[in-house]
Amino acid sequence: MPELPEVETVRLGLRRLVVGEKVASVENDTEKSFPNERNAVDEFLLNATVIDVRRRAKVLLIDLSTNYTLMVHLKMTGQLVYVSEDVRFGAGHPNDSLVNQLPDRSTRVTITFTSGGKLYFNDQRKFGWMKLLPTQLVPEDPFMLKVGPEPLENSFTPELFIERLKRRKNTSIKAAILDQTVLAGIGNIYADEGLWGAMIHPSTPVKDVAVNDLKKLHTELVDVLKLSIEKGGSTDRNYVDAEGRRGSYIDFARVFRREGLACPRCSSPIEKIRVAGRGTHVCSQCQKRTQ
DNA sequence: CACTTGACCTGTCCGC
DNA sequence: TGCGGACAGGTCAAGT
Repeated sequence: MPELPEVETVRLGLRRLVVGEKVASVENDTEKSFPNERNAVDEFLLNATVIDVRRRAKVLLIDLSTNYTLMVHLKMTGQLVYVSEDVRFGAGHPNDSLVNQLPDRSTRVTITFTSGGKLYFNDQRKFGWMKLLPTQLVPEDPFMLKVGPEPLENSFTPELFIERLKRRKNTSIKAAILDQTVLAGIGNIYADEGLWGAMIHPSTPVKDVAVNDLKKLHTELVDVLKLSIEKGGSTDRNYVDAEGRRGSYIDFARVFRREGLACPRCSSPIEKIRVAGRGTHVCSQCQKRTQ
């Protein structure tokens, strides 16, 4: 489930691997993965050089020399894996077993560069997408218009966080922080981890969470996102970075996927419940509803 | 407008 | 061993 740390890890890898590369060919297996017309692809992606790789929320923005941007959303099972020509011809790679199997049946789009390197867009569940848009129109994309602040920017203060939460005061705090219009980039893993850190029960209505606890939650969310980026993100099921490597945050998780195990703070067993329609990991001993 | 639920998909796991 | 159903969870559309 690529969330902010996973998408950021992919971005850092792609930035190192594909900036300066020129697109030689594009294979697209389904219109659903990459709905742009073939002539748009031919005109603005083919022969284009990658200039930069940016990120906004969970969306990757691959800027091209044609003044178009390839937007990519990995949703739940998307991967963007780059394999150089050297690796494809057996020069060795830290993840030989994985990258040498590409393309596989989850591969939806393959972009081949003039260097011989290939960028594979794999997506088992087909929820992800790629689309080409003029770079200057990216901010006008409907999602970009409504998405909330970037949690890792300095402008994301506790005060701004609390202000943004005012639009969702009757819902659960977990549903509120998963809402991408409140803030960008939080998904199920970091919602559970942040709420545990702030000792807030996920089902607490936003209006019942004390201001000091919201400030604590702000700190915990920012810290857990930064820590996860350091660890290369979380590989829960099939997330991998731009070189096919797994992330290790899950080894440091305090509650996520730890149901039945001891809470690191109070040793009570972690429970798995359902909040906001999602599987939710909680220590009911130290995450009490506040008021 | 605030809020909740179902749909989109496919692979995996669990119980029978 | 096979099979049906529940489950995984990012986002949007449609519902109340």
